[in-house]
Amino acid sequence: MPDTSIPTAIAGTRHDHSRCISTAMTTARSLCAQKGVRLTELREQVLNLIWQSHKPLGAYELMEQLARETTRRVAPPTVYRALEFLLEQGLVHRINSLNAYVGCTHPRQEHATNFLICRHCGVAIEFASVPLESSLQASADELGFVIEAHSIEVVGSCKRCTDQGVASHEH
Amino acid sequence: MPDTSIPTAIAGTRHDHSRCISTAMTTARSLCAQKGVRLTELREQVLNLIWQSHKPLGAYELMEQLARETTRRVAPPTVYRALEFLLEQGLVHRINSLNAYVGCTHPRQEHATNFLICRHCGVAIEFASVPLESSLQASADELGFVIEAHSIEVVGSCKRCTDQGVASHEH
DNA sequence: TTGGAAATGTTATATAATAACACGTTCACC
DNA sequence: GGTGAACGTGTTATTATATAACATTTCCAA
Repeated sequence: MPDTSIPTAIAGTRHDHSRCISTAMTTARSLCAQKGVRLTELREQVLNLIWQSHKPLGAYELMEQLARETTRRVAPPTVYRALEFLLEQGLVHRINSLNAYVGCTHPRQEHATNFLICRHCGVAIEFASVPLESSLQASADELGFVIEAHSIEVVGSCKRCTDQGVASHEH
Repeated sequence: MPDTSIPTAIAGTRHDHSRCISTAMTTARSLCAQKGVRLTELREQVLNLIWQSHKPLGAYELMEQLARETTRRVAPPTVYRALEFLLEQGLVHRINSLNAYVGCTHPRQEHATNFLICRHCGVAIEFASVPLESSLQASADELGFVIEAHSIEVVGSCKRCTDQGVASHEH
């Protein structure tokens, strides 16, 4: 049985998050340089803000934080255009069920959008799994469906929240 | 290897759709009776409109069609409340990537939300797969994540559109 | 038959995203 | 170095999606 985890799935575990941020930013810069696309100051600022945590961030929250940070006024198209760029480059993902955006943990690999989303702490954990992809492909094949892209959004309780008993304090 | 298809996955294939509609309505009525919840005229109308096709329908389109059909004015909360009810009863699903709603093809079974969505004709094909669910569960287990719900949205080209060569006429 | 819960109506507003056009910056090419 | 076309950003307005809050009606059990 193949290893289905990705080594970088550290969201939802205790870790030095400043390293996540710096790694993400460095990777983004070199990736953009490689592709010959421009990671402008604005785009870098937006990416950096998104990477402040592993919790998906809404476009309007992002907008507010950006305005606060830069003093200049920021209108929706400003953030949406930056997000569009970052999505195209595979540097961020959109979480459809939350209308929110989160940094991609392994932008160098071709991959789909698979997330475990904790209902308690809000963290979105990106994951990959070979058997998962194969069974998805098998289902599609059976129905003659040609896959172009897919997104999996799983909602539940992450290890930390479960261990801390957050999940049981519900009403 | 287990059979991973569901017998009712006929969206995207040639079929007598009026039977889909009548089956869905009959099942809904008996299911609601069984559960002791009220499938009111409005809710039934909304469900019926959603079932006019296998293409997910937006809330505002639904609202317009409902207004046309009933002559009385219909405001957003009217449809959203009906949708909320139908979602709770498992009679419809929400397609997050489209902000749209589609009838559930097997509301009697406990199940997740898995869809193949054709980019060309718009049809959403609900499917289920045991191996898919197990590998998803395995991924979650590895990370200590407790699953409560999930949704899988696959975008691509359905068999009919692929066969008709629609997919190759793109620019 | 009546009173309370559930459903629906109504008005206003919140939240998310895009269209359209103006202005500025960058960079390859002359 | 100049220049213009492509790209990026600013700005205003609008569209699309969804919900809050409260009024009114309907249903059904006691």
